[in-house]
Amino acid sequence: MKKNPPTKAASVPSSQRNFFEDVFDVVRQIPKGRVTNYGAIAKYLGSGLSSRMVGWAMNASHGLHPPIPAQRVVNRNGMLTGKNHFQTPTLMQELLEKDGVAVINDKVVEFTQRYWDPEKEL
DNA sequence: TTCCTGACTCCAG
DNA sequence: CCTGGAGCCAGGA
Repeated sequence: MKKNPPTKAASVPSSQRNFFEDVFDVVRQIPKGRVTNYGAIAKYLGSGLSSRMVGWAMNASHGLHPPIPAQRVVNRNGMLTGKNHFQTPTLMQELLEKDGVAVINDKVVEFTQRYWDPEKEL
């Protein structure tokens, strides 16, 4: 297996890139009009991942050319906890509404019906 | 090196 | 029912 090279030339270590790719791949597969939560993705990818790591990966999803629909990932309550990390605080809600998901008071309306479980659907 | 923080979640009071 | 603390993994100071 590869060991970490003496130089940190690579901006992103391969091990982490794999982790990001896994998270992004799941998020990209979230159907339009559906949402999921951090814990579900973490669990789907397997043990060793925690919900916070998913959010951490989302933070790195900005500026990627295949856009990551991070707005479809909310917390377990369906609340848009990450909206403040978007380009603008209102962008997350706007993107969700564009997907056909109603958002009121920073929460996804009918979150239970909108919920998409990668373990179940994928 | 240690300590703190975080786009979370669960359990206890 | 609502609030607070602990667990979780990784990165930054």
